[in-house]
Amino acid sequence: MRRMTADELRRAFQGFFAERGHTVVPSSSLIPNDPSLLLTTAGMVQFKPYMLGDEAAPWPRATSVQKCFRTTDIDIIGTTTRHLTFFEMLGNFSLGDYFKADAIPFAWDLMTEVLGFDPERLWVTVFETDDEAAKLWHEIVGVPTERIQRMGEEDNFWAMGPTGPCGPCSEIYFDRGPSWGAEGGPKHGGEERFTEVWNLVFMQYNRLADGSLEELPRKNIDTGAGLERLLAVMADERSVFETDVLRRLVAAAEECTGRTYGADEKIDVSLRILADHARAMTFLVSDGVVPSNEGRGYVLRRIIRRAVRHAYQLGVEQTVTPRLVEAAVATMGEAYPDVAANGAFLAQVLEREEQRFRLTIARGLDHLDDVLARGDLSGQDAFFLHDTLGFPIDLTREIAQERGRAVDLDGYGARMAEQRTRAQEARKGAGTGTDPELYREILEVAGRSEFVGHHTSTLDDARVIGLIAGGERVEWVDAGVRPGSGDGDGDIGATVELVLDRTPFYAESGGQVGDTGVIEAAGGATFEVRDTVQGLAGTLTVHRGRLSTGRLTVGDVVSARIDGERRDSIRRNHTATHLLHAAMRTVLGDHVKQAGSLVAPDRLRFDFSHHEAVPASKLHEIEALANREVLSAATVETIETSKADAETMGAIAFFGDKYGDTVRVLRAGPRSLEFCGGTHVSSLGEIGPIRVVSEGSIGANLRRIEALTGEAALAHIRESDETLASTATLLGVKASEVPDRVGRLLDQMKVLGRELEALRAAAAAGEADALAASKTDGVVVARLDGRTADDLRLLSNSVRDAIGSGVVVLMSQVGDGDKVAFTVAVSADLQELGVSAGVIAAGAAKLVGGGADPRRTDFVQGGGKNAGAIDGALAVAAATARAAIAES
RNA sequence: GGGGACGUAGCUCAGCCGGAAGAGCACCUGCUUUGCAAGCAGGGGGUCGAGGGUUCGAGUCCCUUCGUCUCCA
Repeated sequence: MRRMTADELRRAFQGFFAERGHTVVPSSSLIPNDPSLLLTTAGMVQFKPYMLGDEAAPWPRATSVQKCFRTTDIDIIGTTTRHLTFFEMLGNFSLGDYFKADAIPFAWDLMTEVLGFDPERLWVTVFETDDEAAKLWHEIVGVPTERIQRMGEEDNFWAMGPTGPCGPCSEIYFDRGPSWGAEGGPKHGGEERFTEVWNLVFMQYNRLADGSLEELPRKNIDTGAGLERLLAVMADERSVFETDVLRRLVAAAEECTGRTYGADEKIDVSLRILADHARAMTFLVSDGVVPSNEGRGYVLRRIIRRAVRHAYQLGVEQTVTPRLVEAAVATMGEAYPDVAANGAFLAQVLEREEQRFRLTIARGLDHLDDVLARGDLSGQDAFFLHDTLGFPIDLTREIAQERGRAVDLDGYGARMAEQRTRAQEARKGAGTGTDPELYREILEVAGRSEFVGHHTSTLDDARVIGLIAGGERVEWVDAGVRPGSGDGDGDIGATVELVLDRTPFYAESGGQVGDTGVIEAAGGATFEVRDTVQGLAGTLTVHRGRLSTGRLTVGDVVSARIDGERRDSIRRNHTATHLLHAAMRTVLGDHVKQAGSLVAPDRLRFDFSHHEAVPASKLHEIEALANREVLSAATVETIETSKADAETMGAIAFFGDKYGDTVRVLRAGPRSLEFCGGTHVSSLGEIGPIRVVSEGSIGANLRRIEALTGEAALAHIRESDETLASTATLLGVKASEVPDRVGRLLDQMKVLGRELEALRAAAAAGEADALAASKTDGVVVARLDGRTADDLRLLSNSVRDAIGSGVVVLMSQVGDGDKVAFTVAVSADLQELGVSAGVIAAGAAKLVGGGADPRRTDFVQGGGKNAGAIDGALAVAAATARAAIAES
């Protein structure tokens, strides 16, 4: 066995397959093109469209070293010898070219001849019914039958989902020797002793909905071998963490934490986690992921927080991410120049997230202190700390233990499980839409639909190749007949999906909304297209709408016409989006990346990664820059080229978009060069004014701007003008003087308010004296219409103070309506004798149709909504008060 | 996509059963002091995130919405 470094192994591997006719394909991004995947989890991800037959393979055989990311084993990382979140996968792929008879010897020759594995120590597994593979291993390669074991579906059968392509696997295992565990081969022996070093997937079947398997016409080979595992085995190291790349990262972790690797298993686990996560976070950010609370951003955040948590638990106070990134860049930068080029930015993003998390820890600690002071921790407490405050359960546990408190971990687990099922339930309900199988059937019969709408808005000779109504494929639809049922009960509004062989309609993609318009047949059928969407990742254009008249049959020749004005507005907004994006990158920096966009006819919305609010001045700069490009009226250029060429041109690409072997690249002015399949204006001048109308946050590190173009922008400007003009007219000043004037008015109001308050107080004092003088039988009663509840409260307190002993009842009609406010105040001496303001108020409150708090004895304020009853109510209150005083 | 928590003075936050918006720090003025977070007296500063609703009355209860934090998928 040869000992190699990571760089040597990558080169040796790719060289071997290049010699055997494989095209060396660079690693694709960790962010897959495939919207059904969160992250790139295997080497075959970028080849999936070719293997599924959705796209023609550009090469019959390929090889790659693919960066991969898996979170399924995240909890055991650091505790095993071979699990990693981020790793590299070596693979060779046959895209309908060679099959088992070549793939098996390739694998064997590579292992034994290039990598120097001892053939005597290699074991092979095959799927239990795969006689063909077993035979090849034995007869062609010469593996003795006792070292070929058959495994069941769980281990040796690969499938992507419940239906679709699948097939048996075959794996090569290396026997690390008796010191690593029990004899018996991979099937029966020790797991650590027999280590998987190679996995071959023979993609030969298509599983149908009924569970049956049919042979694929074009069979594929997908192989994979984990680079780090291979290195560890070849060097006879205990674990992947002892290989050259990871050992250097562990060293960085030692440096950060001041601990030594190998002294204490618990600390070693933390150091391994730091080493693994260092690479993981570095590569995620490098591929454009930004910490957030959903999707990939959340995966990244978890990685960062786990790493920081371990550093924290080892007592590290200062931030560790910058040093970890530095080490990851140093060890991986040569193989991945992108990472090397952006090191400083990566460190910045990660350190910010680390600081944020350290704040979270501090907040959580405060709360935890409070709870621990009271006693043991319930499951609810622990869950609250984790779920709401983001405080890790491990820290909770550790700190509770230090203080001799117990934590109800079962209760915590139960709540976690509840939350999990709740989320899963919610997700189930979300999936709606047409069964992709229907699209697949149309695609198989009629082929893909061609978009011709870049330069034309009408097409006279399109052909209907598919119709879907009522959730199934149909041969015809008729405006008078309910789809599928044949009865004419008038359910004409039902949505029908229509697929054409060629179409000018743009299907929603890359944020640009779908076109609307009309599709007509010579026989008088009129189909109103309300939306256009992609089917099967863009291979089909699906027109959604309703048939308002006539009848359409598959095969009909029709004319298709989009709503041209609407499309023109969309064009303006789409090109403007590119200009704004470029302007933002110029003004704010290259870290600004598109994170989502909406290009509609009436507005455009653009989400981008950025860590802080964009100040108004920068926003103006961005707007000005974009508008300057418009004024240049430069021609918008579309270049069709290969993906590789586009990348060398420096075009910016985004995930979520579909890029085939040829891509469209759009040049809009000197700054903007982006991959884009959307529709655009031909000259920047067509856009008209661009006006940014809002900027705001949509989550951590994610911001959104909204803008208008053309006439909508003008209308928006006009509206602001009019608001200002009418304000200026009201104030009787020029528009430019409005802020000054309003400022002065506010100051004046403040002064007036104070004066008014003082005057009122003085008047109230005089009034209070007058009212006090009117006391009869210890009671002051007055009706003071127009006073607010506050006025009455202040006044009644003054009167009570003035009379010394007695009861004060004040009532008023508030404003000019039926509303009533009143107060009852009782002096302290009478309260002690049992006179209660609440009791006195109760009868009066009832009369005026309101209420008051009956529990208070000193002072009550209340109200009602029957002003007509004020006099009566006052009389009742006065009588009650006199009676109460008399009784006391 | 589904949950949870929080938005009150410049900052950190309190505000119980619905009944007069508060504290500490910071700021301003004056006095007293000139040794490390100085003291004392006084003062300014609030659309209680926004909008609806319930109520005689809402910072407090209900709904909607915006923002921040956070968990799950």
